[in-house]
Amino acid sequence: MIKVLFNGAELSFDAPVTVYDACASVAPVSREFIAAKVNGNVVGMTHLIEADAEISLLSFADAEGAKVFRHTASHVLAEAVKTLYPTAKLTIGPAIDEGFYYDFDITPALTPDDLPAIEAEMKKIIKANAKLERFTLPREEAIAFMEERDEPYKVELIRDLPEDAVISFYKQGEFVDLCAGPHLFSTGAIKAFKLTSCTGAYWRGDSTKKMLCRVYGTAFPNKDALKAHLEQIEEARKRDHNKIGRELGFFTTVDTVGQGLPIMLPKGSRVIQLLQRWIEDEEQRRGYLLTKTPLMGKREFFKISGHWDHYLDGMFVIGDPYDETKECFALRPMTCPFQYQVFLNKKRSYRELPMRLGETSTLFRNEDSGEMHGLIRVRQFTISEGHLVLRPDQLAEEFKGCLELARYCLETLGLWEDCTFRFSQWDPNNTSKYEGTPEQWDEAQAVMGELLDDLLGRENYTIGIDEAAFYGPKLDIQCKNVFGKEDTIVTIQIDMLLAKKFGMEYVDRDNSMTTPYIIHRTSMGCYERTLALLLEKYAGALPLWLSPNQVTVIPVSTAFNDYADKVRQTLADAGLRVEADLGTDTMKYKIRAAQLEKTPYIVIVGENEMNSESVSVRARVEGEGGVMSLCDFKAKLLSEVAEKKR
RNA sequence: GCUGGUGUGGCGCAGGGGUAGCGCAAUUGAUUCGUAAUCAAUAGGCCAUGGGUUCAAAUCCCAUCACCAGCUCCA
Repeated sequence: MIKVLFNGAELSFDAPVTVYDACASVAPVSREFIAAKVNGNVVGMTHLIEADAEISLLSFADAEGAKVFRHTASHVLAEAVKTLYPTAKLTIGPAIDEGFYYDFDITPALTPDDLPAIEAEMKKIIKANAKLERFTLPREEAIAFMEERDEPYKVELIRDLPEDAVISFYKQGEFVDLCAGPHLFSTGAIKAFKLTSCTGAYWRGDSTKKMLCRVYGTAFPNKDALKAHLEQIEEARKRDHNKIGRELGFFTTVDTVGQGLPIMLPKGSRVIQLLQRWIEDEEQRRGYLLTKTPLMGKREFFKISGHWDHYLDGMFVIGDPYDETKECFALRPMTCPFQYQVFLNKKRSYRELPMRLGETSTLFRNEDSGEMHGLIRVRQFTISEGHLVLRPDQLAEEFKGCLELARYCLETLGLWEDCTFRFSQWDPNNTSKYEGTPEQWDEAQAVMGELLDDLLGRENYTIGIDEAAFYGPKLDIQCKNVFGKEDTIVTIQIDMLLAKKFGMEYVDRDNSMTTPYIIHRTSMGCYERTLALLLEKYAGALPLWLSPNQVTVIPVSTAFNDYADKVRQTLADAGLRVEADLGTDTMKYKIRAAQLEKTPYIVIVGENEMNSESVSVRARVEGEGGVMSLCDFKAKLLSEVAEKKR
């Protein structure tokens, strides 16, 4: 007797029963349900229930259901490619957040031009509506089966499965693929799909292994949903900082200057200046001491810090790094060893701690040529850097302070809601990348883990193995960009190794020399990256307090240029960033131009305004405009700027 | 670094072995206007750079550089 719990009903069966039949015994199963959860495991509708179970059904609206749906779509893609290119070798093809992909070993590599033909073949397969049938084979038979089909990658995958693993295959028509499943009942359910791109991807994500050809696609149960999704991607593309940042004149790049070296135009420079002044003042308020340290140092200096052993590939070296008889320098990729010299300047007492050092620090990192992206990944960047030198008993309180500062900064910018946390740890199986002993790492990670559990709660952060800095574990605050890709915006790190390397000590209460803890942290991250994320968040229409130009004054005709200029001067004298368009173009044209620039406030002045010392305000945000006295308008702007209103 | 794609006036594009084109922007006139585009004229390009093939290359081939998507790596 098998007991099945479904939708609150308790069913019982004499013999094993499929999920579908079990559910259908209660009521007809709606076609929207495409998979099920049995005792917490996602399975297909034809899964055989052989023991007591609790069932819930999954539709495309469930993330797990969508994964099943798109995974089947990836099998359809694989069948289509095998049909059109019989010599292509299958590898893997999972569902991902917004779609699916499949990696093929195929020569020559597929290009975007090949996708329409593959899509056409996929349509045939979907129309044929073949059932997906699961079967299993013992290990050796499974290997022989895939060897016979000349699928070496599949053979490799099977060999790497644990001894006790069930090796399952899915068959649709003539196409068979090694796959854990689950899948849709048949291919016909895939009513709408699109292949979106094809690119290279390393076998098993390992850059020493062969580069395969990855085809990305997405699939939906109906055409409208697909259309909506593609339109949403189009919209996101319009917010891409790399597009609007250039169009709106925030930054540019120049071939002859070099990769990853953006030129900040006046608007971008202004925003970064505003951010920098804000952060420096805020840090001063929070007890930070300002430092200014060299942008480069000698080879021997970086040998002490460990950068020479662990980070040389990432550094710009001036001189021959291997000729020990000649002087050799490197541009700094990190601020730590330089800022430590401030502490080392004289003998320190425990009374001086915590010592909070802050610096607007420009760094240079020799990223591989393919890594650069707009303002997100560059080779020279400036961060709100800081190091806190601490007694052990101060660690928790100061770590909390760093997190609070980061939160204040990101909340003010409006980015906090897009952030997630990652506890970045070392990889105990890859110790050569890191300084220090397993004991030191265990201690640092234990201390940090406790802090994070306490401050964030274990459920609110993920763990990233092999994501640590070479000298210690990190809390990385990850911010999603407009395409949903994550990048680190703020990092808070605990370092117990570099302090020792540089011989940092303080005289403790009991007169003993003690090595301090150090927190590395940024308060707002890198200015270039933050600007990029802000441009995307606000689609170029930055909040008033960060707008490079806050007001554009437009006279209805040149007869009112004098008054327009007076308005401009009044606002400028109050510290506002304001332009007056006194040219001879028509008013409508000027308004249009100011709107394209995403100016927060457009002020129109004519005879009425001149006579009453007022302004007609057209605001970017609806409902904020109208006619008001010049004095009131000025006060309104100043208060909005002070509030850092979004 | 790897795979693929793309480089034509400031921007967006068309063209394509034999006088380099369009729209927007710019400049100069005219226009003086009340909340999303006034009219006209003018100017602006070694078709990314360097090699080749050819009687002839922006166009075909090779290399380099830059940009884009993704992989790998990272803030």
